[in-house]
Amino acid sequence: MIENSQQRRMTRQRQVLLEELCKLRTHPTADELYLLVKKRLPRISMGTVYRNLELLTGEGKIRTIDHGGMPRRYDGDVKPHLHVQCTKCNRLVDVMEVELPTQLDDIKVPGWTITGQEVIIQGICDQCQGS
Amino acid sequence: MIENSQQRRMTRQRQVLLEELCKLRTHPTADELYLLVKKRLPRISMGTVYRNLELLTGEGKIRTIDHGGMPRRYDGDVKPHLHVQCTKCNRLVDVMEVELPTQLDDIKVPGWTITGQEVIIQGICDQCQGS
DNA sequence: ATCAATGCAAAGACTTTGCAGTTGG
DNA sequence: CCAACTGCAAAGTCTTTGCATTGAT
Repeated sequence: MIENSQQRRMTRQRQVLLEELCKLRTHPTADELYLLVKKRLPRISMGTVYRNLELLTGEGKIRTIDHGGMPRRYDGDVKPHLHVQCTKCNRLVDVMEVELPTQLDDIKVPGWTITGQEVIIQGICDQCQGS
Repeated sequence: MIENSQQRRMTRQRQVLLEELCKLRTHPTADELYLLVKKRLPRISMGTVYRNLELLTGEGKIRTIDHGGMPRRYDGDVKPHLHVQCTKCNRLVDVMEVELPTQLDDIKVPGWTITGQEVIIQGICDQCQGS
């Protein structure tokens, strides 16, 4: 858990991490991102990657996608949109052509404050169709 | 990974696990379920719990809910329904009053075979409102 | 009898954390 | 300057797996 701090610093690591993630239209795992950022900052550590991913998510600058198939994925696009995930290979892909069902915005639960939603459509991707 | 077997045996462990899960209207973790089943079968192991939860999910007898907040949860109710999850305490609750948006059934992705969907509404639960 | 399934314990995958040293504002 | 941040390595948490044994059919 990262505590709320008033004074936040834009370190080179944080900067580069954010840049690299936003550059992608895929949804890398922490590890994939680590390898990517490592090319520019060879001494960066996994700890820093995880800490910054959590922090940036908290600030609303990126999105953490918690989903099936263990390793978390991250998304540089915070605009609400749908994801499809392959139940065979766990590939996670944007679906920009389809709108998020508006019905979801209207959902109310007594006693709860609704803040968002996570919708993951499941299926078999084109590459896994044959197997 | 559990391979597809033609010859499946209904062991006491499998039986009791399924019974206990279906008895609940909550969504226990593997560990919570383990403790529960242990009361009736004191020698059961976590390995068996995990293996059976995966197997029963594959058979469509239960549902595995992969969601934010690490430990997986399991649901004895396989009828499609919505879940709300508290982003503070990770509590996961059914929302039976609200229908799953029908728009989700119509979603098509070129090249993919859609098999299902996972919708988790996020919010702050009644118990966490104050903090 | 046969082979799927179990218990156990060890290994694995992913993530978090403590700490001493750095560094951005 | 000094608290936020880092790298490193160790610890944690959850899940999977190998293997000898057991048990359902």
